[in-house]
Parts: sequence; C-alpha cells; structure tokens
Amino acid sequence: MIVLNGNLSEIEVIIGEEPSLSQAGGVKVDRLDAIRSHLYANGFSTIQALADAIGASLATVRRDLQVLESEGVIDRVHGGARIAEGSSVELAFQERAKRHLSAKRAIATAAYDLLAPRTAIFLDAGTTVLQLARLIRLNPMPLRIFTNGLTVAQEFLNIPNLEVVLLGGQLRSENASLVGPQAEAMLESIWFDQLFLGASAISPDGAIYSVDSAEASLNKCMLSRSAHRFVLADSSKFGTMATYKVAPLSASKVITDAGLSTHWRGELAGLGVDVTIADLGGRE
Amino acid sequence: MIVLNGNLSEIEVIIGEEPSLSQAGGVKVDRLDAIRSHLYANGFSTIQALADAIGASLATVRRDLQVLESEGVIDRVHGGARIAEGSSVELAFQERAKRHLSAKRAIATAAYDLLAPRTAIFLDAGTTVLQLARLIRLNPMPLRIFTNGLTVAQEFLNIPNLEVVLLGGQLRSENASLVGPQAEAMLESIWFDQLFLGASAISPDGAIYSVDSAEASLNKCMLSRSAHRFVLADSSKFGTMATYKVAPLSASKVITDAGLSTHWRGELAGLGVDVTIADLGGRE
DNA sequence: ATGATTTTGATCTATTCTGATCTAATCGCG
DNA sequence: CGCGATTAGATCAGAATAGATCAAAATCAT
Repeated sequence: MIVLNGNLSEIEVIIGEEPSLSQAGGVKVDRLDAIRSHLYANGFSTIQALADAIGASLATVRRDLQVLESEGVIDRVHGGARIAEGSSVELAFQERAKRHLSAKRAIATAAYDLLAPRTAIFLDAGTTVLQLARLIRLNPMPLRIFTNGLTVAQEFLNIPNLEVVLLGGQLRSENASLVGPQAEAMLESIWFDQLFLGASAISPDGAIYSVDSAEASLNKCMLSRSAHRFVLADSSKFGTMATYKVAPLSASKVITDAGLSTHWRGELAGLGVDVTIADLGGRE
Repeated sequence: MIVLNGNLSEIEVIIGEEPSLSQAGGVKVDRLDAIRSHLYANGFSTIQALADAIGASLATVRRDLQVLESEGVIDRVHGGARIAEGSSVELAFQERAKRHLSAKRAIATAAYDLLAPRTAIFLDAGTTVLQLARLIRLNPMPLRIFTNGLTVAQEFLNIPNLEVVLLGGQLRSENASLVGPQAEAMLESIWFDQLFLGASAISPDGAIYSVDSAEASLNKCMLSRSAHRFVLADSSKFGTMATYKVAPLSASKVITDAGLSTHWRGELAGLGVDVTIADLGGRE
C-alpha cells in the first residue's frame, strides 16, 4: 500500500523500485535537494558555483532552478539564485485580494471615515478589511486595533501610536488568519467599539456566510463583542452562498459599492439594514 | 563587556566587527544588500564611498541606488544617499537576521536534527530561531508548532502537515513578536516537547538576558512549559549583557557555533550545561 | 532487446549588466 | 548673479548571463 502525503517527489521515490537510488550524482530529485541544501547553507550562489558543487552542467542547473522557482522555494536573480524570502508566500490570497480591488478600496475608504481616534476596533482577516488596514497604515491615527489576520497585523508593524493585539490560535493558511477555540477564548475578554467584518458570501435571504467552519464560529464571537458592527462586502458577494452560516445581517450595518443591484437595495431596506454605498471616485 | 540597551542600531555598530559583510561578489543582489547594510550602518554615504566600500564603479552604484530608491528603502540626495526614514526599524530586523548568518544557519541545522515527527515544539521569535523555521519550511515534517513570532508563523503558510498555533498578544514591532499577559495566559494551557529559544545575550555568569521586559517575562513562561529546552545562540552572544534577565542557562541545553571560546566551553561545562557545537560545514 | 520518451550537455543567440566617457544639472562661493 | 567644481544622467561598447535549440545519452515501457 502506498501512502500519499502530498509530497510528489516522495511519491515518485516510493513507487520507483530502482535499487540504485542511493547514487547522489545522476538523479534529479537528489540534485534538487543538493541545490536547496547548498543555497540554504550559503544564502546565495552563482550558477557556476552550483554546477561545480553538484557536478552538473550549467544548463541543467538552470533547468533545476526553474523548477525550484516554480515551487516557490528559491528566488532567481541575474547572476544566480537565493533562498526565497518569506514574503512571496500566499499566492492564492494575493490573487483574491486583487479581485474587485477598486470596489474594495472604495469600501475601505468609506469605512475609514467611520474611525475615531483613540477607540478600539477589530479588523477581520478578509481581503476587503485588509484594504482598510492599508489605509490606516498610510493615514495613521491613534487606535487600539485587534485582529485575527496575520497580513493585517503585518501592515501595522512600525506604525507609531497604534496598539495592535493579535488573537492567538490555529493558523489557517488559506487567508492567513488565526482561528479555533483559543482565539474565541481570547475574544471573550475583549470588547471593542467597532467591528469590521468581511464576508465570503451574503445569502439571498440576507445572512453572512463563510467558507470555513472555524472562521464562521469565530466571526460569531466577534459580532457579540462589539458595540457597532460593519460588514464590508463588495456587491459581487450579494446573492451568493458559502457553506457555513455566520449570522443574519440584521444586527449589522453594511458597506458596499455602487454595483449593488436595486433589488438588493430594496431587500436590505426591507430587512432594516443600514447600508452605505461607497462611491468609487470618493477618494480624498 | 557590552551592554545592550534596546537601541538596535547601536548594537549593530558596537558589535559589528566583521569585514566580510561589505564584500560583494560582483553580483547585483549582493551589491544591493551591501549598500543597504552600509547605508544602514552609516546613515548617509557618498556615492564614492559606497563605490569604494563595495568595489564597483560609480555608474553601477548610481544604478543600484535607483533600484533601492524605487523600492523606497533609501532617499537619494545630491552627493549621496541616506536610509529612508520609515524603513530604518524594519531594516534593523533584517540586518540583525543577516549578522552571523552562516553561524545561525549552522545552529539551526543542528537544531533541526533534534526534531522528531509528530511532536510539539515551540519556536521563539528570534532571528536564529527564524532560520530553524525556514529550515523546517524547506524540509517539512509533520509537527505541531507553537510560536510567538509573526515572521516565524509566516514561514509556515501553506506548508502541509504542519499544525501552527500562534500565541495571541500585543504586537511588538522591533522583532514582530507577540508578548504581554495574553500571550502568557495562553502559554499556561500549552505544553510542548521541545522549546527553541533565542537569546539577546548570555551574561558572563551564564544567564540568558533579553532587551525587552515583556519578552523576558514571556520567555520565562516558555521555559516552564517545555519538556526539553534548547537555547540557540551564536558564539558572539556569550559574555554580553542585556537589560532583563530571563533565566540561568543551567536548566537548558545550548546550541552554538564553533566560534565559542575555550574559556566559555570550560565555563559551560563547569555549569553542567550540555553544549552542542554546530559545525559550519556539517551538511548531509 | 527495442523503440519512445525524457533528460542532459554543448552551442548559439538574445538579453542584461557593467564601466567609461561625455553632456547636463546642481551646488558652493565670491 | 555668474563662475568653477562637483555630481547626476545618458550613451555606448564590451562582458557576463540567461534562454533556445539540438544531438547524444539515459531511462522507461513494451
């Protein structure tokens, strides 16, 4: 029986039955490991140095480096290669952050106008809320900020007059958020003036949904710990569904963009939900 | 004896005695790093001085400065260039991470060899421990990892078979760590097999010291929650002082590099501390 | 064993990088 | 304000590096 654990090269090794695999010279997997090892030990290396160290030609080393680069393990630069720095980690997340970017920025700007100095706010780990975080970094004001988002917290490094508290908990790679019972327990001892919550989806009957169970559970806790609740969701989210229900919109105010259909405007008015439509041109 | 007082740039200047850092191997990325370092150390430098220090022509230095200016890390003025105001603290961490890098990587490699699959470990927020984190990312094994370091957690995004738990608490910008009573409270409910702790300084009488009060307090909690304790400190840390005492070394094992003086080897042996000397060439 | 596929290494071409020289802009000083 | 001196920017040839192509070698499936 073969156990797959997500590592493709290991799978190949397990299935392959060559007894001569211990040979270090000619096998591609060994070469890739050797390159990674060499680059880690030296930080940076020219292609020539790698070729000498490994005993392969320049062309082969280049091809190997292409593979490693596509895996995100290394960074290739003119003149050689180096171990990838931590920054280029979340590809899917960054892609998601770019979708409907102008709408998200408009929404973030509208949300920023709601902030008051020296208050306590909570920022969710969503991509729309991240834009709000970016805006606060560029236009700082004294705030006490709570968040469960790694990227959100990162925005606030070295910004003066900000007290930033990150929730502890299990790291969820999909959106670099912290979730789980530890995060929820920590929330229980915190109270804040404003909550800015993103949403994976807003169901046709006007409820917030999330793609993740733990995230949804944590979102519920957030909602119960804030004096004012704002849901930041671009208009494309309305009328879509996700797996886990968080809460009805009725207890929150909504900030969205001008793309919201007249049907939904009426719907939200019928639910008694306060809606702010962010104007895309409304930048200061 | 060197007293560390929390001013990072002073630490760099005082301890910095390596001539090897300013040597660029003729490759662009090395030069950019060298310029960053030189400018960080001196605050301002003329183009001629940079060209002399790095060993490149004036034209090349100018072009490099253009790149760095577009990245926003420096400001160019007539006659030379200076570090951009905003990013000096951020650079301090990177500079610190690069100092004694080969020693730190050797230490990290020795620490990695101590890991066993499916155990629970805690990784401190120091720069040496960050190298261990990077090693785990490049060479993953199933682990339950706890940390209070934002950059450490970032390393583990999208790595399969890792359960990563980040301590909650107040964000400390200097080294992107989470500290404070909330972090300590969360530690109280966690127990792990191995702790890997960095150290700002190891005092002449063999005690761990830290530059930050909250960090020191948290470190004490960490030490009390682990079955095995490993202090990762390159040899330059021994015989230096910082402001806040964490704990004596006696209850921990030490991993350091071959630069440790014979005096200190004897000293540690006298204290009954188990010492591992990481060999810089000791790769698989 | 044999043919097909993949991998490797050498050669050639294209791109990028470097350093020198020349021209334009800026600074210091009377 | 103008002048000399210094510094910045532009251009270009030479060098180094990356990418593309192709034949030989190794590997794999039948």
